Amino acid sequence: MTNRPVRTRIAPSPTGMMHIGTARTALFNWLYARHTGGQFLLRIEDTDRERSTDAAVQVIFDGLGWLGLTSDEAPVFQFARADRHREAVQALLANGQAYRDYMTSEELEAERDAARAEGRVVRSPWRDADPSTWPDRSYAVRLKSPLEGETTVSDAVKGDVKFQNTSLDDLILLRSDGTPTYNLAVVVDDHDMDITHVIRGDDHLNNAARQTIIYRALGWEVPVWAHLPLIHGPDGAKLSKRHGAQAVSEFDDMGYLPETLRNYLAKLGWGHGDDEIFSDEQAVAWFDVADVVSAPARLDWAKLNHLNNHYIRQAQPARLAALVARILRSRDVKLRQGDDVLIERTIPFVRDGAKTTLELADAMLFALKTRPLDLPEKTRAQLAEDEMLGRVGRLRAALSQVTDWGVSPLEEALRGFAESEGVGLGKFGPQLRAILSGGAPAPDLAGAMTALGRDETLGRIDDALSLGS
RNA sequence: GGUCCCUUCGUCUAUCGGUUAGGACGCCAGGUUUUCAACCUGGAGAGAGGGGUUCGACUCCCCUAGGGACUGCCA
Repeated sequence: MTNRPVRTRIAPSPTGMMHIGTARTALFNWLYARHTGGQFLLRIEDTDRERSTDAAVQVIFDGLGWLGLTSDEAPVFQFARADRHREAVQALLANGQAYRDYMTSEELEAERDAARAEGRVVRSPWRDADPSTWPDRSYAVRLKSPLEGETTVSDAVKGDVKFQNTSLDDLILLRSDGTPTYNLAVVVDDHDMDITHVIRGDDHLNNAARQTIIYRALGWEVPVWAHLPLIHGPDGAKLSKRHGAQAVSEFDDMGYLPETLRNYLAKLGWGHGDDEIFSDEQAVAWFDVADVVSAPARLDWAKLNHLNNHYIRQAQPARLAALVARILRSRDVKLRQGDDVLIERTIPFVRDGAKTTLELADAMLFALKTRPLDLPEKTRAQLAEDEMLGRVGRLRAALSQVTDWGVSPLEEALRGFAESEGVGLGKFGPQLRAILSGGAPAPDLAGAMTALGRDETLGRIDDALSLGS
């Protein structure tokens, strides 16, 4: 290989969703480009006109944007390059590396059956036909692949993979309607985009051999191949809908942070010693395609959750508050003025247990309730007893003495109160919790009171006291 | 059927011929405790099977088994 500056790319076809496997491929391409100081590009493979829509293309842009993996140049649209693809085929036809195939679809089908039965590859009788025998009808153009010898795919993750040329059929380059096929278009586009490293799913490993032949037929330098093992579901089968999610947008909807996905996906098939949690900068510094694992990996939700919890705890409260507000609104929770401040203030006290931003939103609900709260039956019964009612009243008085409303002073006040009452926290803590949260999950008492603020805290206690009197 | 890829704890992985086979998540036990988490401590848990090569194999080779991809005038 020459020392061309590294250029990688991902080339998704717009199908309406962005698969998580595509996301990981994008990540690895992006990491490698960054690591080498090269460029990461995007090509939209929109030659299938049936499926390609603007909306589907937008899904890809959105997915990459969300992940923070944007390309360094404007995206290339494959369909728009059809003329250039045809031009390459003409060159191949001209130098005898390709030929016109006049087989009808019926003949092809019969040949395919015969080939399979005989354990060989499809062969066209037109491969060496004399031009004088060409019928007057449309034809497809096939690559004239070598019939003997072997083709080696030097793969950065799989090593040298050898294919006997007898097992490689003559790829169709141009359909009989004149449109270029995928295998031809990829080669031409990757060459024209000056791609040096083709890093993609290993479902393309077989294609790599035949694409190598196209490169050589065209007299072009073959890029470095790196075929990544696919991501499987927890059961080992190819990741699909029944595994919970396969689209990038679904992970967003389920409350995962993009940095979580980046870290998790990077660890799926690649690693750096015992490092589990690392920054983008570290990943860029450490990443090398040569270190990619060659076995397929399974998606593990538990580990994803653990990582997401970590990143939720690292994130800026303001950013999380915006995400939580979005989630709450999507659930038709009506937010009052000032609730955004309340949410942000509450986040530090509830984030430790949140595995997703959805759970973070749930944990927020106690603070968002409006007075008077609906107290649990058990709490109401306890408040009906004089002993408890009196204690809560004295507690209210003690709390109202706290001047610097915050976690430490409140903890101190709580401890001091327990002491003055001659009881343990367990004698009134659960009741106070219920009074403050209305039975909803809530953080520890001092945290909950700090989040609620002095007025709201005292107000909720007053509501409870009035209930008992 | 053919071609190709893959195979270390349940999962993700470390090891690149010599280790008590390490770490993380999960799991179990204990601790902390005002709920749920989080957190702390400890524990169980792996080289698919069989042949070679070698003084010595998880590491190299072969076979078998299992899993996967491709086998389209889809991408």
